[in-house]
Amino acid sequence: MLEEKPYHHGDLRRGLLDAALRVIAEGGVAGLTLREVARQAGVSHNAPYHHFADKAALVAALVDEGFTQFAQTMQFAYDAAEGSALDKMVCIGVAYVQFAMNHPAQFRLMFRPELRASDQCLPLQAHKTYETSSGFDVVIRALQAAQREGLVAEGDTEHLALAAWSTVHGLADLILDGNRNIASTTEEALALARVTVEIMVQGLAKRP
Amino acid sequence: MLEEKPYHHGDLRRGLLDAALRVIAEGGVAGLTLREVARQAGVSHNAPYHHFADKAALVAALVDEGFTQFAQTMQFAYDAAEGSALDKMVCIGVAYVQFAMNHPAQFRLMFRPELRASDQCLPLQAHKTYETSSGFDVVIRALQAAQREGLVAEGDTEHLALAAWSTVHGLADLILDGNRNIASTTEEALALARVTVEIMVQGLAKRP
DNA sequence: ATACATATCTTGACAGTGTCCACATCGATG
DNA sequence: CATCGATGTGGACACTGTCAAGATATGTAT
Repeated sequence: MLEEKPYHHGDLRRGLLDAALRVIAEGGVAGLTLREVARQAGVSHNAPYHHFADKAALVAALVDEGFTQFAQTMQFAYDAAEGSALDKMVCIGVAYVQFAMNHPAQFRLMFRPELRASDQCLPLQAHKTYETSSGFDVVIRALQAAQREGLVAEGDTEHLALAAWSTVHGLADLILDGNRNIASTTEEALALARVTVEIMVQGLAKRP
Repeated sequence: MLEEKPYHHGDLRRGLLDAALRVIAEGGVAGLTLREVARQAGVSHNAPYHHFADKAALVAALVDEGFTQFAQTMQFAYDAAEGSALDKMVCIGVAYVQFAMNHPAQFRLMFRPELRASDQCLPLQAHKTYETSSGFDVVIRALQAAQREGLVAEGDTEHLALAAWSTVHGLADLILDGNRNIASTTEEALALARVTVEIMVQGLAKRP
């Protein structure tokens, strides 16, 4: 059953999303073009408009998928981590950077507000704000657990979580968008992430 | 001497750079358009090409200016800081975030590689890589001073500096690009920066 | 099954963009 | 003053996002 290029694509929405990720992977976020996405998906330049209101809506869908995958990754890392609550903090921190390395296209999109400036991107309302998306919740819960175990001083958990978040987010951003000579391989990036996160967690830890 | 709109602008290069910053401030990085910049500067859509090879070159010039201002800001903050080497670390960390709040357009540009993808952006070669630009050097020197005073454990200074850099960079990025509800005013942002940086510096500090 | 309604895809058009080209104008230098 | 290079203008091209109108396939009601 060779692909006879039927008039109807089957699941063009999915095809467009995948094509968009491919385009970003090849040409970067700047090279993301609706027409190029349509070309890669093998349809006319206007077909996407039957699945997305505009370019921003397509991006919004990718961002939405990204945040969902991201939350799952963080939750999985937290569940799989062993050791003390602080050890778990280190693990989810490294998982954050690893997600950025494994899904650079989604990661870049997720934190680029100028690309998702469409008012009608409904799926994003589910996240309300990105910082309070469930990925952030995992950090909050990990910190609360550490506080319960007496490993982290009581205090504004939101502030502590923001500090931890900032550290891994900044590192991921610098590695991805800053020049590549910070870390040229994923292994190198993860090693840096571990060192960096351990310092931050040390800062969060309660003094004896 | 009312502006008679002479044929020659006087310093169009400067005018274009200022216009570009204005455009970004109004419409964000995505709204930065060569033609709009020319319009704001009051010249034809092609005049910029006599001062910049292409759009990326204009952005590169802005980035270059940004890194220069940034390095000065960091150096000044370091020199003006009082107290121990750790106190100075906190000060330059807050200064980092403050720079991002005061110069959001430049800051966004500085860490957006897709916008400066011009091969012939010569002025950037002076910085070689952004991480080793003199702004980063200030962090390195501050850490070395802290190590000399015995406040920070000996070790790979580059790694420690990257951790500190990541934290403030991530925070600035989240505040600027992530939704504004993290911090709605500059004062709020600086307060968050202080809390966050103190945690990171605590992590860098040597245990007794 | 036949006819209609709907979802999907296509072609064509328009304004706006970055960039190249040829031409116009100014300022300095012989 | 004549000339030349630097600076600015207008027009053109391919490309983009988006809208409008028409074509085709799928599903549903009779």
